Amino acid sequence: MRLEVMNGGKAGNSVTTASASNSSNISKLNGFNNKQFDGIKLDKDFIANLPVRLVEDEVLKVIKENEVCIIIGETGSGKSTQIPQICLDAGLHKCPTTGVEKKIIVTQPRRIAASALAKRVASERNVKTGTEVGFKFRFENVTSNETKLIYATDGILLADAMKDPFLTDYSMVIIDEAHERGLSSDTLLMILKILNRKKEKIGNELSLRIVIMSATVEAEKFSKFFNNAKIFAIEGRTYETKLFYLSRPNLQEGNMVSMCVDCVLQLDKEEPVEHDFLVFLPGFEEINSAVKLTAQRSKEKGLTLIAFPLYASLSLARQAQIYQKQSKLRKVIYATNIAETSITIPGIRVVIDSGKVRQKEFVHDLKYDKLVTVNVSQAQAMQRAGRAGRENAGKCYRLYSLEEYNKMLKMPVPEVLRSNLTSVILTFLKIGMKQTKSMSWLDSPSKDKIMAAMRQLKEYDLITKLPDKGYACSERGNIVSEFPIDPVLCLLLFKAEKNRCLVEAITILAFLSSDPVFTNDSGDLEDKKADEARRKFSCNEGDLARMLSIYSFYKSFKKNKNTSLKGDLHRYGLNEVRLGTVFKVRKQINTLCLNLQLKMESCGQDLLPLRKSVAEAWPYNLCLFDPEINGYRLASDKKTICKVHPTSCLAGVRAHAIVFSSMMETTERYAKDVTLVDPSWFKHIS
DNA sequence: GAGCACTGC
Repeated sequence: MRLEVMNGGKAGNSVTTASASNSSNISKLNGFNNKQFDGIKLDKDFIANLPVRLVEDEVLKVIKENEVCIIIGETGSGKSTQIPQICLDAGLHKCPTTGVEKKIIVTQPRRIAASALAKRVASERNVKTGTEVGFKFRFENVTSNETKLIYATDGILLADAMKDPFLTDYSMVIIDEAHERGLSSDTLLMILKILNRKKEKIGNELSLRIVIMSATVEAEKFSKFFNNAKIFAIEGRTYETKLFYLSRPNLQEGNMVSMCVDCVLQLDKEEPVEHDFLVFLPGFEEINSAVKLTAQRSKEKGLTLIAFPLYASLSLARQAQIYQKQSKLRKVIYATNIAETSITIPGIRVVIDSGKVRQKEFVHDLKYDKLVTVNVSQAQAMQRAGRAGRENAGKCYRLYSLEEYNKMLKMPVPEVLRSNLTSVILTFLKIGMKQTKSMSWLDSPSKDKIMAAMRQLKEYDLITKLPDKGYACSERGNIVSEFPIDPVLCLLLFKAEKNRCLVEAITILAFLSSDPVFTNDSGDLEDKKADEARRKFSCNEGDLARMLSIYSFYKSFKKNKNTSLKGDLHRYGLNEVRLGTVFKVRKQINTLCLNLQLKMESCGQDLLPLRKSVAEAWPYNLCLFDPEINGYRLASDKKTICKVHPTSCLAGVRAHAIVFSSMMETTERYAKDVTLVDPSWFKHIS
């Protein structure tokens, strides 16, 4: 056991301490929420003394004189709240050439940041949110005709760009948190670069200012991408976090949970009881066993520890527990990377970092996602460390050595290198690009990956070859790209309309493009309850049919206002928030279908037309049962084998032929959201 | 027999 070396530096040079502060090479990847602002006084002095306000004139000069610029601002510099205001006050919401009033848009990777920043800025300016300053994301639009400054998610601006690639509504676009390298912010930057190039050609100079706000490490890359754009750095105000490392590399890979718990128990002896702990683990399974183990050990030793799990699929009630005040108990929260940026927990003074994260990787040749556990990047490790107290000095215990830290990637692998590219490429063809060759990427995926995506788009008739050179969206591709859905999944709409079951297909697509609706609360009891719930809605025709029955259940409860919807959903193991989202997504897809004047027909209780539509829409997802392996083989590629996911209605059924909506590799390769089909519907696939 | 986190036209 190596944990004794972490005893606050007493073990001499076996302990390495470093400071995670100031102008270190990595800044914190900040995500705001309302709670974080609670402790910050909203007075004029505070704002006037923000680092960015001290260099206000210089910032403005750089922005005014450069069509594109990159601003590096560490946490606490006030860049996200102040720079947009500085621009607004300088009249940069007006078109520089014509003087026409336009808008400034600031994009954020997360909704919670977009709304919190808008509210904060509105209150600094003494205006109501939604008037001069507003925010916008899917299902929420708090802006009006008078709004000049919009905080939006990057997905919103991307959607705008697809309708109007010249972004004529805006005089200025600020891409915040660009270093996070999300799929939509990368895509946006690529579009902005094309736009910038096109503008030069037509001589419409300076019609759109572009500001990229990023952490230091990625600034050079953005600068080069935009033709050596000017970089402007603003100092931040950061607090000290003491870092502790293991003295030797950790070689016991399977021991992550017990190491974390041991660390908690040891630090419990050293830290004042009011200092809460936050432990980062890669996923659900590790978190549940850590919570159990902590409770068990705490009971054995008579300690005053109380452990909570925190991950996204936890019910709202369980998530809320972490905020309960514990006067005489120490809170220990075991969390996924949801606690890195999305959720801020007050009172945390000690962070324990396993150094691992679970993430999706796309397998391009077989076109499915794989869930893998990997080392965090140095930037993520710093972000995790920074969660130990915002105003007080915190401590972070890293369950890896400094050598291991130094070997970690500086930044996480950009999402574009880990994702299915069909959607991104379709976006580019939609805005009028003709060749993938001429796309310039911040980090280019390999040619193979691009070709694989192009092949799939051709396979499903979403793109067509142009007579001269290159490709364009097909008629279908044009329609599909207007839906907020994976292009291949979206094809179900066309088949369903033909087979007169569009109403059902819309519901199914709403489920398929939302998070799973079954709650995932930890504990044996809850696990049994979730299984029971899944059985209750189980359908012989498969999981898509189950979605329809869950949907009608939800609708009937929603109608009947006398019953307590929340309690009932919980009783049936359903997550009310996620089901609510499905409802909203359904409505959105429905509206789009109505606009396209598709025939809105229902097949009622007979699901045969729907199953046929599924078979016609995704013929490449046909799997046939092979008794020899007690599993399935992909009909279009017989060497690819998979199992039906255990949460499926058809798990263990040994159905002869199924079609999946998605495939995912975790411990094994699983077909998910499967539908029972008849192989005779697929004569063309042997 | 099993579930990283975000985001959208």
